[in-house]
Amino acid sequence: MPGLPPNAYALLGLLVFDSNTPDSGGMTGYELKQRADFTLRYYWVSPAMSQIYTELRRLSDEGYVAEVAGDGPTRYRVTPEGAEAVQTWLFEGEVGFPILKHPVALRLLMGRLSTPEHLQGMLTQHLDDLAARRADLQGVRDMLGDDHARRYAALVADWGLAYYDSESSIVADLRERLETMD
Amino acid sequence: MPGLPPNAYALLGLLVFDSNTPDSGGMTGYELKQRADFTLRYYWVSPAMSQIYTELRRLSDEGYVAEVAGDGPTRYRVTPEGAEAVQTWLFEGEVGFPILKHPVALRLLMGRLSTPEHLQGMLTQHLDDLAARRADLQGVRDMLGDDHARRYAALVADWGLAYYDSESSIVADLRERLETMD
DNA sequence: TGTAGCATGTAAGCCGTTACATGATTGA
DNA sequence: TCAATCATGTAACGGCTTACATGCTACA
Repeated sequence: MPGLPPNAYALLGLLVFDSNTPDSGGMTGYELKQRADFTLRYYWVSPAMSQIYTELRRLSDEGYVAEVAGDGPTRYRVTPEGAEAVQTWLFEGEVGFPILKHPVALRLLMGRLSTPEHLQGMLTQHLDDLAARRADLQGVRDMLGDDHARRYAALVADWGLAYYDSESSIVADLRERLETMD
Repeated sequence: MPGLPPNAYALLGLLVFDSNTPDSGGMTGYELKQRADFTLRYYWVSPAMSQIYTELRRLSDEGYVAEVAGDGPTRYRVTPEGAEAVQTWLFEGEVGFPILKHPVALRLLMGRLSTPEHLQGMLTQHLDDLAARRADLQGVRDMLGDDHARRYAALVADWGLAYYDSESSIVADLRERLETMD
């Protein structure tokens, strides 16, 4: 029983969340992808569809999810073993430090090979992207409301919003500093 | 001439930076790793040693780096073609949005499966980690000073410091909110 | 004499992506 | 009837990590 990759726990977590909602008949791979796009992508990654199906197969082999009988698309539901695996991972796994791959910072690091105008343009683009991302996440946050069952998701969404705000403010400052640098 | 993976450009960038310093005889794979640990890891990743050697081999095959003649460990220097490749990448490549893999946020998202105490402990640990990271980066920043040649590195280091500060403040708030949640 | 740092690499393997392939259903 | 969305998968492959293997040098 070696540990699963983080993506597996992320998906398993979505399924646990789903199983706690009343009248749940499980989720299809497709629905999992939508859910991942809706939440996971802001703090983790939204796995490719093919990866979701591959992961569901593995989770099924391990007994952590079970196919729900019925016609139509295959629906998956977390098993008690799966729920326990998530719990164990939550409490015993090494949490670790966030991994950031920041292509804008990476390029700014090599600023000497570029021009101030181009760098400023890049930062401006990044600010636009941040605004768009933030708007998306705000939509998510609004949908979560103050429902008790979703309060942790709301907490994390607020975290993300604060992060985007802070990043925007830092980048705007950087852009100004660039203007007066040469 | 298909695009190289980002890591290749990151390493190439370090070599370009090195080639701009006077009396440079190129860098060894080992030195590249140290440099990456020193800067890249805060905004990107610091590749494994084995990956660095693999990447150097590829860059050499592509003619983007050249081995420097001499005895002792193999030293690599960026070629004009390599410098141009970085430049092209800087100006023409798609920059893209940062990728964040945040294990703390991912776990907080599943907060219902945990306990408030455990979550608070997790956030406290994260705050400690952030403080340690920040201290490391402050050391880097101090070493960069206000040297004109390193001003972009300094800029990015300041960015990182501001980010860690903001993240710490957000997480501290979250921890408080957790206290009064149930 | 032994440990830490310098130095280089190979092998195995996982994780995850893109590309490809297929087909059903729904609505304009 | 055509496009979009729903739905599921396989194949090929790239990127990167960990584990393993090797040897030298400096120093305590």
